[in-house]
Amino acid sequence: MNNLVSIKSATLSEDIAQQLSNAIVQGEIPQGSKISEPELAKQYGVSRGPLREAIVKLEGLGLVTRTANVGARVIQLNIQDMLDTFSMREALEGMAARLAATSMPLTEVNRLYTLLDKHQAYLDDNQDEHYVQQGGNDDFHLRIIHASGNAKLVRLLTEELYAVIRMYRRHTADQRSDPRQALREHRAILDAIANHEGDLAELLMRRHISRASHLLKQAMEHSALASQ
Amino acid sequence: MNNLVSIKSATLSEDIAQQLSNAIVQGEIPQGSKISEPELAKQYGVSRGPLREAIVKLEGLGLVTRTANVGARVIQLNIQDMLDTFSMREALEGMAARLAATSMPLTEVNRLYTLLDKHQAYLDDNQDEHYVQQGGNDDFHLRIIHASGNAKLVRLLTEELYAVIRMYRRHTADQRSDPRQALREHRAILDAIANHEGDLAELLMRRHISRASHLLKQAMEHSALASQ
DNA sequence: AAACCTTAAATTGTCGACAATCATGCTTGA
DNA sequence: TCAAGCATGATTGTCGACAATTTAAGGTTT
Repeated sequence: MNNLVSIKSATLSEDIAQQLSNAIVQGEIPQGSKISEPELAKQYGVSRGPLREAIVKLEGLGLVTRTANVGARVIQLNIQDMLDTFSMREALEGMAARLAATSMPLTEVNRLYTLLDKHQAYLDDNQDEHYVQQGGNDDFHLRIIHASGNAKLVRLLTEELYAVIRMYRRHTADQRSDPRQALREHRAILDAIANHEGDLAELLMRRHISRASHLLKQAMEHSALASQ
Repeated sequence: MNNLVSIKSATLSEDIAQQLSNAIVQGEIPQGSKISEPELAKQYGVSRGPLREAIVKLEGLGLVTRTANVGARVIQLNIQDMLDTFSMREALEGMAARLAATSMPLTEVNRLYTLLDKHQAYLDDNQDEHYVQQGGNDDFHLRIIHASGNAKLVRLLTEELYAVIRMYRRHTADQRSDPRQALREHRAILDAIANHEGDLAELLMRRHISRASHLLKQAMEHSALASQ
């Protein structure tokens, strides 16, 4: 029985992969839990074939680990893994910012300035509550990545790594972060890009992500996630 | 009928994925060609089930592209894609070198110096013929990546991206590269790592990969690959 | 009581068959 | 003659069943 709004896709396995991915990121399927093929197949109302295909895809996304003849388990977030992930983000999004500085069209630069103004207004109106921009078109980082013009980079960051990144973002919810500080950093990065200063844009992006990583680490150390 | 030495693995789909991956990288299955499930299933002597799983994995590796109800095609190498891939390599392996500069144990540093001496001796004995180090334990880049101590980075570079990188390496065969120059650059990178100079190690690694990318571009522009 | 072996249940891996979709060639009509 | 539509063949997507392996439980032995 399908308990989610099913976004009709071309193939069942794509649907299932999408829904499973969301369920894991949202924590509906708890970390470290076992993925039972018969159980999930019944739950989603499909046979084990497409379900297995979906699980293989999730393994590629790093959301589950599979061992032969045993099955799949949802990954377990931990500080070391988070630091590793964010080091990669730092390298990749730093490169994205560098590339964006030379390839972002002026129209997109202006659209992004408008977007940051919108974020600013949101913070003013909502007592600094963090702007929820997960995955949407309002996500500053995603816009930079796309502006890099590097198709491989886009795919890697927005399709393969993004699920895990979203998972970390969500499960710590940026409680300790200072949205106004983040916004200032975003503006500085965009300034560098607008001025075609690739080196600076990369440096600022790396510093920005490194700082976010540091805050997330502190948050995890003071939460249940620190138990592993 | 299995026409390759089958390295027995825990599961058929793993075997097939491995063999297919090699066949594509080696060019036995030509670029852009269609992957026929019935045909390959017969060829490898398995049913379509495990074969499909293998294809899904290859899609995750970026070796094939799949479209629903149509099938899978082997990717087609081209200059833009190569440049994109090497930009990512530059960012990621640069980070790996930076991390290795602080985490590589002295024993491994010494082993790598020995390895470079071995490469040097090989060049002396074989009139500068390029040392074949594809994927093996003698691959300098792989050793640096592993020394980064970042498990995510290792997995991404050595499992997910490496197949495509090997494909580019192979199909251009580094004809134009100067092995002695590359060796000098390797030595400079290792020096920086040995001195715990992360900034410098990253800079040198990025320059090294950027240079390789430039050479590969020239090689591709003067070969049949430029036709796309 | 603990460790080991045996056995049964459940889960994963694999297979062959059917349904749905796409590609091809032919017919038909203008 | 050419284009549109149809029919046919082939390929992919999905399913249910069987085989192989792992896990769990129970009984036996030391």
